[in-house]
Amino acid sequence: MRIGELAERTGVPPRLLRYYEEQGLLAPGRSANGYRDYAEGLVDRVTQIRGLLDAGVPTKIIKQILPCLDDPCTIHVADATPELVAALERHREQMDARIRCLTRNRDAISGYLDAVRAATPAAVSPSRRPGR
DNA sequence: GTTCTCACA
DNA sequence: TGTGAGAA
Repeated sequence: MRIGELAERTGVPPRLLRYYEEQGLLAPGRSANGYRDYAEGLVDRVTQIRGLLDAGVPTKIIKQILPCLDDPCTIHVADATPELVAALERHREQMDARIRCLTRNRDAISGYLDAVRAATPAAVSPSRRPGR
């Protein structure tokens, strides 16, 4: 499939798909006209890349762990370099920190919402109000 | 529509 | 990490 279709199916803009390729995350083939030609399986791969990126994992690390995930659920312990392991451990700590931060703020917001509801019983959520 | 590159936030 | 612009 061409870049537009992959973009549509993954929700990732064509611009980003080219960017991921530049970063070594994707390696689509080429058609005779020079257009990129993406294999079917790349839809899942792009989704996986997005998930990692959203988690804050840098492309440099993703590039290293993607081959390990290539064949679904086949973890290659062999080619895990000490550097990669160290990088992943550092990053897991960063993710923990983010989770703690998000948890704190979610709980703070919950507390605020509870206080608001307790103080203003009359105000109900818009979704429960009858329409006209 | 797609391709590329360069500059920039 | 991701975008904008220009040109083919």
